[in-house]
Amino acid sequence: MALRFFNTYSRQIEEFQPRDPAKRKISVYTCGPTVYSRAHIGNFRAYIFEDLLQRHLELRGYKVHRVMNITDVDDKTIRGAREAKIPLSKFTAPFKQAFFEDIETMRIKRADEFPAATDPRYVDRMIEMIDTLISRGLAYQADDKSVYFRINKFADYGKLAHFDLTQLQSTGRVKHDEYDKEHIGDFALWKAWDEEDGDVGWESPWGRGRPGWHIECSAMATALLGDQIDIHCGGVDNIFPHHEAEIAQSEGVTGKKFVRHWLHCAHLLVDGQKMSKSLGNFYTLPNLLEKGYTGREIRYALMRVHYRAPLNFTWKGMEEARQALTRIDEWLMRLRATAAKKIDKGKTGMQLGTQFEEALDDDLNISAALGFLFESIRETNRAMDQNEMDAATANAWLDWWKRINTVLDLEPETEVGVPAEVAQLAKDRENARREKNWKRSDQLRERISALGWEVRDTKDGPKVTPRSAA
RNA sequence: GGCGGGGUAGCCAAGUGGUAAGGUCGCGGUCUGCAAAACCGCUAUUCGCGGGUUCGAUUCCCGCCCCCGCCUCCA
Repeated sequence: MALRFFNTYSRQIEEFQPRDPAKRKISVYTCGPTVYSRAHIGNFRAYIFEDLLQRHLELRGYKVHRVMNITDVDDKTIRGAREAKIPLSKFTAPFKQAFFEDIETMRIKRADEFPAATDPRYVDRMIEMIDTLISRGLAYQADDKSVYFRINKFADYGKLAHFDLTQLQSTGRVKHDEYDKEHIGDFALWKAWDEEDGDVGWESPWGRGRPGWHIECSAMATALLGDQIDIHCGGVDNIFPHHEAEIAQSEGVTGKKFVRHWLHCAHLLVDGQKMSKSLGNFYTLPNLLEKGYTGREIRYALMRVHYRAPLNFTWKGMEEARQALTRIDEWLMRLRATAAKKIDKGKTGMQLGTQFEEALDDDLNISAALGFLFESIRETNRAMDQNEMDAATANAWLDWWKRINTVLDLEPETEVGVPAEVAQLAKDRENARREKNWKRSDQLRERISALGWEVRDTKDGPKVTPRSAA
């Protein structure tokens, strides 16, 4: 079965058809963070979804060229810089750095490029695009000196969100300079400088000002990926107006279809509501790390639910993620031990199956994919329990895991060595057990546990492992 | 009001026109000195509600209900 995704534009599952199927090189543009504060895990749900998408495309042999923009100039960053009384770039720098730290902690692959909105190359490109839009009658400068996109001149405006322009209502969320615009839906391409902008601004044919949010993505996407992009992603809240505007701007300039496949992920909820800065119901990555959760646990927790379904964040969910990962870890340790034993009798040729990849082909059905993984784990554990797994088969499963783990990236952190103190206690305990001194043995196990380690008696002797932080 | 997404066990969550994957939690068992891990068994006569089509619907159709989101700078 072919690779297929739900396309927001058509609202249908469609077979993935890149521009250039023969070369298998595809372009992906993903909307990145606005660096005015630390991103919260709701933001990262989108980035993890995009990471899963990229890794699966790569597993299927595509060479992905991915761009993620960094919005480092907008109302919020300007306000933050002004309040902190520091230059804009100085204000945004630590948030950029925090963002890169966070994606690394969650094992999110870095995009090939992270263009910044304030990069002069892209500001020039934005000005150039706006100029073209004006010359085509698709944009105009209003009395307030800002330049707006004239949505009535772009026939397809509203097609992505499936909005009827006459039905647009103002939610009052954003203050409008409605009096200057021809249509309430016209959006800013270039915002004229005002006093609140301080020293933030660029010279343009329309006077000093700064780019609107939407034009930055159109400029960077077309500059780095060309006139047509294979896949463009973001959160559902970007569908309108942001991505709608991107289509209007990009197609208004190039005259070509901007994006072949639009993919949007649903929100992360907290207590049944969208996690957002404005509601104050958000957690950052450091918040979760402080609670003792690791990056991969958070990665798993955010990844395990299908990207188009809302995901409710709960601590119980974090615990479930931890337990599920422990199950995978134990399985890998057993497989490695079996592979090392060089047993050559037993069941060979167990069915490894391709259901994992096939599930992901189906609009990234991660739940079905993980279901198959866990079924495989039970099946292979059973074989190992019955000593029916030979080394070759164990290695085949390890190779299989290696393959699917290029997508999941859930391998445990490299094991830390057992501290000498713990090792000594384990040794003492083993001696006590030989003497059948169960009381002392249990006491020593308690002490080992208090130090954060767990000792288990297996057929091959005691195994000391780190106790998962509870 | 318009446009989407979702509603399946205590919790999370796949799925199919033919009778419900998987994870987690709980209970019982095997193993173990005891544990742990693993394995085995149990845990939804039922898939938001009401109709309809059908031999048969959770799955298709119609009508409702509930939750979440977007409706002009939120991933």
